Amino acid sequence: MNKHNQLSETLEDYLETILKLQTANSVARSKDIAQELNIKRGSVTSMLKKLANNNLINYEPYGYVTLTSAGRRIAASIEARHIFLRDFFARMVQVDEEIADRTACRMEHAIDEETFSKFKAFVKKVDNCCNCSS
Amino acid sequence: MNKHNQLSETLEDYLETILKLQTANSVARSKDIAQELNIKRGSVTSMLKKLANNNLINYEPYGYVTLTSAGRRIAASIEARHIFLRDFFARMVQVDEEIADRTACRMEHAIDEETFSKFKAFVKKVDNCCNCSS
DNA sequence: CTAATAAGTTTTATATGCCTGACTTTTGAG
DNA sequence: CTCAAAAGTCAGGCATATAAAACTTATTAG
Repeated sequence: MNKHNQLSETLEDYLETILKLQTANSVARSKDIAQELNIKRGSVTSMLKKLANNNLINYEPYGYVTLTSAGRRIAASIEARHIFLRDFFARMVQVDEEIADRTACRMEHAIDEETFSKFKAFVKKVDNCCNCSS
Repeated sequence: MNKHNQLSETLEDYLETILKLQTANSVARSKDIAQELNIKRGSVTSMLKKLANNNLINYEPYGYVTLTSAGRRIAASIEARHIFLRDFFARMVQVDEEIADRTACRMEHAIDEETFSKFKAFVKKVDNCCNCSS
C-alpha cells in the first residue's frame, strides 16, 4: 500500500462488498465477491492479499474472508457514506433510486470525514426547515 | 477510447485543465498542463495524443494545444459541475474553500447530466426557502 | 545571419494497479 | 476415494504514471 495508508477506490469497494456479504451470510467467499463487483474470479485473489497485508481482512487461501476490526471500521464508514449519499440523492434531489445508488457508489470515495459530517448536518437542517425538502 | 466514448476521469481532468489554461492564456502548453495537474511533463504527450485521436483537442507536436468544439463542450460541462459542487460545499455545507474545491474536483466525474440538473434545482429551492441555507 | 545555449517537447524504458482467460490445486460431499 | 465446486496461479493486456535521453524550437551574443 502507499505510505499514507490510503486505499484505492477499488480496495474500498472490496471492503464494502465484504462487509455486505458478511452481514448477509456471516462470511464472504471469493466467488461472491467477484460476482458482487462484476469482475472475474481471478482478480479477487491478489486484491484479497493486499487487503490482508494491510490487516484489513482475515484471509487464508481456500478459506472464508472476514473483516478485521480495522477493516470493519473502514468498511462501515464507507457504507455509511454510501447510504447517506444514496438517500440524499433519492429523497432530496429526487433522482431515481437506481441512479442515486450509482452516484452514491462513485461519490462515496470522494468525501472526507469532516465534509461528510457537515453534509449530514446540512441535510438535518434542511429536513427541519419549513418545506424545502418536500 | 472505449466504445461508449466514455472518458476516464484522468482524461476529463486534462480537458478541464486545457480549458482553464486556454481561458487564462488563450492557448495551453504541455508544460503548463503538467504543472497544473501535478504530473511530470513526460506523462502529458500520450494523453494529448489520446485526446487528439478522439477529436477533442487540436494538437501538433511542439505546438500549442487548443480544444475542438467537441472538447470544449465536454470541458465546459465538467467545469460547470466543478464550480457548482465547489459552491455547494463551500456555501451550503460550509466546508473550507480548499476542501470544497478538492471534493468538487473528485465528485465532478461522478455525476451525470440529469442528476446535475436536479441537484441545481434542489439548491435553488433551498436558496429560496425560509432560512435553511443560512 | 549564425551558432551556441536554453527552454520545451517527445521518446523510450520501466513501474503500478487492476483486469481477463486458461489452467492447476484444494476442499469437502457422497 | 472420487469428483465437482471453489479457489488459486500465471501470463498477458490496458491505462496511467515516472525518469532520463533525444530531439525541436526559441533566443541571444557576436
